[in-house]
Amino acid sequence: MSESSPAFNSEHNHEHCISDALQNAKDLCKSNGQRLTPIRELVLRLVWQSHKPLGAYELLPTLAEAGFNSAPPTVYRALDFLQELGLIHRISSMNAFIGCTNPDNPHPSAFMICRLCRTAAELDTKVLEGAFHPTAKRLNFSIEEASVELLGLCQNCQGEERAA
Amino acid sequence: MSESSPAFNSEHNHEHCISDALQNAKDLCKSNGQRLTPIRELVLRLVWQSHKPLGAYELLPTLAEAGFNSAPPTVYRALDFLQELGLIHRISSMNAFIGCTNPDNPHPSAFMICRLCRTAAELDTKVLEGAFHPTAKRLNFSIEEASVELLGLCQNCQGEERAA
DNA sequence: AGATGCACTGTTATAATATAACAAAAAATA
DNA sequence: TATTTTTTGTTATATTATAACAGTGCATCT
Repeated sequence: MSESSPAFNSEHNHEHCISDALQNAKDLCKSNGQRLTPIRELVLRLVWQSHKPLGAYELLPTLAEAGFNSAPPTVYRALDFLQELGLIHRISSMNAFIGCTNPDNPHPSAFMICRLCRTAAELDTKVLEGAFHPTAKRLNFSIEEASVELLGLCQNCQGEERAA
Repeated sequence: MSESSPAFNSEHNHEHCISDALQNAKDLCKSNGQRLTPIRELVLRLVWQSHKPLGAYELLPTLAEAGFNSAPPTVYRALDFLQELGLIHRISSMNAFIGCTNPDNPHPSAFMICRLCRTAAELDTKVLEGAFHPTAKRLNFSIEEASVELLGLCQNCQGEERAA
């Protein structure tokens, strides 16, 4: 799934992505003895609805509409919770969050992000891990979290830029 | 240099690192027709003096002591300038900046950062680039900037944590 | 059921990071 | 020197994130 990169393919059934993600989240919470409360579920849904990373403050109005409290701590708590479970990733170069396509097992956060349309596609990280593990081993550095952010132009937007 | 990772080796001559970096910066500016003004030079020196990434606001007091204006825009301008020249990197997961060990040719920003002592060691990125280029090619994504941030424990601090 | 503890949410305030906008000064160039 | 461009000073404000504590509801035990 990360290998086919639906993010850059507008044809895919996105509702299906979202419902998968929600089911996944429910299972994960159940097996961890944790609760996917309404706020958390809504935040997860909102983050997943977009293939573009969303900032915390972008979520607040929608939370308000849905009748929830919509102060920053509310959304940050939900985001932290989801991140700890591996259901979303934080794109730190954008101060934004995006759904994780493979939350079942922990893995580095790795994305290609289009500078123009802001679409972000998660990468398969097997190869990447292979790339930095030798150096880590040589330096005796134990990696706990990894984040790879590649900024550039997606296929569609390369055309856009030529046009402009 | 990045391969020998002086950052994790307290024995190296750091004054030498700094003066090298400054000379490098002067040369680079000269050949680009740009000016390494006193503020910029001081900011570069300060960033280089630390093997730990420094936040913009950490630099302000020192700028004030040195008699410069010390409002945020001043330091951010200098940091932006240095970053565009490739003399420093921004560690976005920490909102902080660190000197670049190989500013002569542009390259991805890639660091191992110790969670305890905050020391950051720049990685050689040849291998890393090799790791993500195939995927980029397959998706027809043109990479413009890349950033790799590995958080974990350096050799020294693995001992510290066992002790604590 | 009632008491107790714990996780979650509400709320207010504020911290930390970064930029907009325009005025003044200094440097480069004509 | 006059003109233009770059750099810096200054004030204000935007954006992102967290601290701290009060309230609420769910879970468990007796």
